[in-house]
Amino acid sequence: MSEPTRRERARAATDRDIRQQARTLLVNEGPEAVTLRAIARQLGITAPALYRYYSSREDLVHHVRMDICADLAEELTTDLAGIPETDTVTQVLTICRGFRRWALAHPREFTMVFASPTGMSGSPELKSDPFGQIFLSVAGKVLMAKQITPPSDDEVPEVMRADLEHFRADMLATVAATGVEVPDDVLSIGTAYMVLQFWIRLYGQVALEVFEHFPFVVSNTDALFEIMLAGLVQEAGLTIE
Amino acid sequence: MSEPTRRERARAATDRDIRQQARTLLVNEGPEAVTLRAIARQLGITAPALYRYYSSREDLVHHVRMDICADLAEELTTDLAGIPETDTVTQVLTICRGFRRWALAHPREFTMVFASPTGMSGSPELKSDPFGQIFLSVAGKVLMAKQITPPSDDEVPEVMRADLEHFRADMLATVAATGVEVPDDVLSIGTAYMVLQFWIRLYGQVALEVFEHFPFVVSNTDALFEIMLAGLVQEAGLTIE
DNA sequence: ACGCGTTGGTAAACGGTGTTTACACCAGAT
DNA sequence: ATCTGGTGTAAACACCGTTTACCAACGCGT
Repeated sequence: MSEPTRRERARAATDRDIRQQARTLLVNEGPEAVTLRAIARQLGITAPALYRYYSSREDLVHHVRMDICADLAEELTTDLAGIPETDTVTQVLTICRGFRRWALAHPREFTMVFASPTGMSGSPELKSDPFGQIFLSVAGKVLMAKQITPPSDDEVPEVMRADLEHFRADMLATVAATGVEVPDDVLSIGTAYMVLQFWIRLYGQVALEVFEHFPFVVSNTDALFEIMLAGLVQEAGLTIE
Repeated sequence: MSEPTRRERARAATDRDIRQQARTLLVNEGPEAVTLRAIARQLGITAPALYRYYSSREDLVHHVRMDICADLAEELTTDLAGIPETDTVTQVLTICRGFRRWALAHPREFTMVFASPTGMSGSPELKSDPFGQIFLSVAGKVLMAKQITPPSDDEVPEVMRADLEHFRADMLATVAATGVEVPDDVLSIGTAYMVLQFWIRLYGQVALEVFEHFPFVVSNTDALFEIMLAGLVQEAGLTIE
């Protein structure tokens, strides 16, 4: 089973050390402190050695972003494990609350992943998306269950239809890639539209909280978030069938 | 009238040159390119000279942020000038559309102002807020007119009441500071709550667009934005009285 | 008109950064 | 035992923010 040689294992180990050390610096001292020399210093090596693992600093932080997303996905997944599979509404709420909780607990990681203009001069074509996979797989799996009454397909605006078809296909493909059987009739266009609406408002409110860009001081942000969630489930018609 | 001496005028001129050159670098080459040496180089001076104007690089970018906000406010104000004062709904929509248009046209300025964790290690106490003043004054002025039927005060959740009272007071004070007469009964708590809802969803959707963090490729973002706006005015009960 | 202090600028230097190049070294395969 | 490739180092380059010391010119009071 131990296919990897000793060298490969050692390489993988220091590789993990590098990324984890980068994250430690990010969390404790901010994004400007995650520098190649500082990372190498903490690891007891020299900066150029890092180029045996990553082609540039930007390449490193890109992989760190991936790690962050993986952690977030894992946390959401374990959150989800405590919810009965029949209670789809609670599962959705759990994901939303979990995302917010994670973002507030890890503001710098959140900023690095969700407030970076990655597509500005990055890769506009392929979705090597950091977080997209999370939402696709987690939300997709949950919404496979037909225990909710999503907005009917007639309610989704025509202009969005084509995009949502693609989105639906992506979600199904992602879920299928995890080995789960996928009937073809689940996950309607209306459901995909609902997911989009959830994501837009969830992202907006959480980003607003993390960046503290409310137009005034909100003392009870928890309540405001729950109000938003309640409005969201009502607007989406998210009730148990 | 020319109270400022010749020295003061010269100083003010180069000061403007510095900030404008910083913005040019930001727009053309990204935030990491706005460096003291580069700015000085473009201005034909040396880097330490900039310390006669700003105490540090961070101090400079802080002022640049202010400038950006001022420009945004000016653009929104001129947008508003073309709308009859009686048509409050159109004024609101104009602000929302103008904000989005500006953000998409100036993604790097938007990022610098609206996606920076300013409060992370910055000033948590005083609202020397860059953008807050805009929203307070512009939205405040518009909503002074009682030509809309905002949500009744009974509809706003109790937990938000206290915060919204402060918000309302802030808006009134800001508008009053511009010299306008303010009757005490305008700008209800319900209106303040409506402004908050608008800001949350407007910010979220625009940030999502600028950062390209939609879970899938949205081909017609304009339509999606208009759909959001329509839902917003309906939800807020924003109709002409 | 003369000094003189303030002001805006420079040159040099320090420590830090990403990155490249050339070189050592040691493990593992031949 | 020798070759070879992967892992690390040292030195160097160019750039960065920032500080210090110095300089020159401007504006002002006498």
